[in-house]
Amino acid sequence: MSKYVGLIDCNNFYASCERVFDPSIQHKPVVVLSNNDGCVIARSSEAKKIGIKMGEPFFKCKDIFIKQSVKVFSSNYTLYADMSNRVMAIIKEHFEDVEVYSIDEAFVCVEDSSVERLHKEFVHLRNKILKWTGIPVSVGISKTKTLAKLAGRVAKKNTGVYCLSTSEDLPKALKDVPVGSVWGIGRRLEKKFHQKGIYNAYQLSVLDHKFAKSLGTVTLVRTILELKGVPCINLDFLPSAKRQITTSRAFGSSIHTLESLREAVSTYISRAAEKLRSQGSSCSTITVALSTNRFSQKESYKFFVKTQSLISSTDSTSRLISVGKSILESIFKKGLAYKKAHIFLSGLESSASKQYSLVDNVPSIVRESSLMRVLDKLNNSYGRDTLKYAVTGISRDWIMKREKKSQSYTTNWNEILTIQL
DNA sequence: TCTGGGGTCCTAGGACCC
DNA sequence: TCTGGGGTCCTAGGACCC
Repeated sequence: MSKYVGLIDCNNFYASCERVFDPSIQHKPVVVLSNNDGCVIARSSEAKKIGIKMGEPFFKCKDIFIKQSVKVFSSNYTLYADMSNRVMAIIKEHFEDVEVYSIDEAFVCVEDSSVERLHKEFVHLRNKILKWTGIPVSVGISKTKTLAKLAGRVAKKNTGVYCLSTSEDLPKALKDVPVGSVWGIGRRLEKKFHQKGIYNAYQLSVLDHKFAKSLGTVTLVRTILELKGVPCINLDFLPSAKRQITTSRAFGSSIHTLESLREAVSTYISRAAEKLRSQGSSCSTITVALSTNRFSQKESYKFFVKTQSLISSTDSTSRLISVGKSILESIFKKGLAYKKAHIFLSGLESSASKQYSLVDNVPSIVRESSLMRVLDKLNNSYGRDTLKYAVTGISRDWIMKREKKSQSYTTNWNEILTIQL
């Protein structure tokens, strides 16, 4: 018996989600845009074929979209998260050990000596996911996570399920993979490798460890070992609590006034605090940052940031908003066009084991925490912002642009799919 | 006019301790 | 020529991921 790692990866995930609810775009080019309809973050295979690049700004491809009748969507994260949960639930029914690696990927651990049986099992799973959710997936199987990723690449190009064995075929398979496509090799390292004459994954796999350490860090040495079939990156089955929480978002249009910034910053803090409570954490540090448009030709880019430590940790939206507001007032400068605000919560600890400080008003903290429980419960049942702080604004004219968003088909009764007979 | 957001891990270097 | 030595903790910044 020997262990294998399987990587189940949804194909063009966001574009595939949109297709599930609109069969008329099944074989047509589809793209999904980032927040504020900024740039392309997902493309169907047809869209890839006509040369639309990942990360390309929307305004630069508008013409080609019209010419090629590309169907364009704003991102609809509520829908994608729900579809992801459905796919992951099916995977978890099949395998005991599942690491949900991202919204569209999961690693599974399988113990089996027969590659043929594995292949058959994954083909069955793939068909089931497609039938039950409408989402096509690819599966890569090998001895390590890094190799499973490479196998997934091959799977996408042909049958959908591919097993990369670590036998004598491995060097040949690795030679076909550009070094920059290896999981863990980013742009910087790719450039360094090219300068040293290393172009493919095979060359990387036979690199001397000391030499590798001089180019990168210990993570690079792990990648090299993984390419040889030696597992160094463990599967993480129990997602641990996040150690920092970020909410940062560009505005639909620039903000000039402190009043509007107060609304935006308070709204972002509310979001961050919701994430904080959902994992049972409290934070002891809050950072607020503002930035102007970094692409502006007229104005130089400006970034203001300030961090404040709290006397004792908290998960209360109102406490965080009150600190956040005073930070905002201290970094705000008049006369600038702000394009983005960022909130970072750090110094996270479990709320259950929180240490109270001598100056804490315990009865008021207890009251506040029941208030937060009610707030979260209502918003979870009846939708985000059913109950919200007045300071987060009513009109919210800075809110992000999502002009081409599809309906929340699966999470909102008012937007459920309608079928005409 | 228009260019995403949210994470993790690792290392170097400073502060501080005995 | 010849600094004491050996630790831990924290933070900023770089690199990478989807």
